[in-house]
Amino acid sequence: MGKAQDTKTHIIEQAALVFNKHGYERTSMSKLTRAINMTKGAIYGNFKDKDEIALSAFDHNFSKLSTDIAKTTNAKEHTCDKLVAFAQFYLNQFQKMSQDGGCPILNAAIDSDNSHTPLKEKVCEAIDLWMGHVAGIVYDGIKKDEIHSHTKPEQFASIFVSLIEGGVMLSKVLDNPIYLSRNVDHIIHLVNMELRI
Amino acid sequence: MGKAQDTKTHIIEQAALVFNKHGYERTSMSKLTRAINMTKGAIYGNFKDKDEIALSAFDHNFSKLSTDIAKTTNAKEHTCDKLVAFAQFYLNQFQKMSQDGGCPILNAAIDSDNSHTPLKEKVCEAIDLWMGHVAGIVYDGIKKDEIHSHTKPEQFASIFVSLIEGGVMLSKVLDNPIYLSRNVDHIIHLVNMELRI
DNA sequence: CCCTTAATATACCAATCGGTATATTTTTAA
DNA sequence: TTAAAAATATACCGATTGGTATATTAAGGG
Repeated sequence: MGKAQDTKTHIIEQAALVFNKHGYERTSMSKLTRAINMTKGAIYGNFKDKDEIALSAFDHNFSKLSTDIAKTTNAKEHTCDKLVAFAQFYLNQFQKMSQDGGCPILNAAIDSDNSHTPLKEKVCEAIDLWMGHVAGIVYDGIKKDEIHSHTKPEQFASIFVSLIEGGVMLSKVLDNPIYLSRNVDHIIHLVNMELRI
Repeated sequence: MGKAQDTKTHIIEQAALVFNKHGYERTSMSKLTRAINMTKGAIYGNFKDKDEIALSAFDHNFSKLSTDIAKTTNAKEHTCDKLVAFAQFYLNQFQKMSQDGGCPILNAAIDSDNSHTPLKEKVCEAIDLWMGHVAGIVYDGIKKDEIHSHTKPEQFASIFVSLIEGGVMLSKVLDNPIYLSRNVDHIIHLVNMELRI
């Protein structure tokens, strides 16, 4: 029970970093052995193949992100504050996320698209959950009379997610947090000027 | 003079498609020979190495995109109409772009980040040009009294590009143009409600 | 403490990688 | 028409790929 599970966890955590930084193809098994400081025997004793590691790594990255975001939004009472905190979470985490290779959802989305179907399915589920979370907050806000009833939750969710993912991409590639910051400012502007009652 | 240049062009055009669909690592030289229906001798007689092909392929994709966008914006007189046409261009081209593997800039940005430095530099230049183009239209609009002077061109450009790239990503991965459509609607809303005098 | 079993390390596999040297074909100029 | 040159095809290179079979080590129960 003890030793193997620890190893498995260790492999996933290290692999999640490497896969997010370099993508699926650029992450070779031998690179992975160096990164986690273990041999192939340990890896293939715990995972069927490279795909299973990559899938587990994505699950790990996404569930970590989901948990942190849920913690952030749950800390706020007002639905508009939840949305603002959600957006600011990405800004606060940007430096660390940038060091770790960027947003795992965006990276996996582009990496798996036109290529890695099992991972792509996971990415689709993750994005659905993500946008559903944002839209859900808006629906909730409308019901609680905190958000104008004419607001379209799905439209807002699409804009919200795009501004964040687009901002992360711009800021990551151009190595300047200003773009994400500008986008988050716009989200806050939208929330306070168009959504909030 | 004739034959070799034709071959070179042919290689770049086919390679540009394959690289955009599958990324750098997933595009092996042998895959490329099959895709362009030529042998390694023809390829390596015209290009130094795989990197040079990938770089030329990105240049090809980006210059094609730039030309088409410039044509679209130049067809409009009013700066606000230029911005709207720019955004709608992506919506109009979405189906074809999706078939061809998604937005070359976004794909190359994620593919090269943390990995392929020479390509990453090209991507940075492309994004700078892209955002500069949008911001330039806004500056122009302010000067011509078509856009409110309180508008911040760089902020708008960041939002504009993020909404488009984010929308393309969502619509491509989830295989539904609605997300890009919603984002373009928001851009048009912004232009008409906040920018246009 | 020993023996069984689980966990990890080592050594190796065919296939494929990017790239090159050379042979062959095609084009061009005289 | 033919010889030189340019362009393309073929055959091969060492290195690395994902994966496996086996050897070795570590852990746990009697």
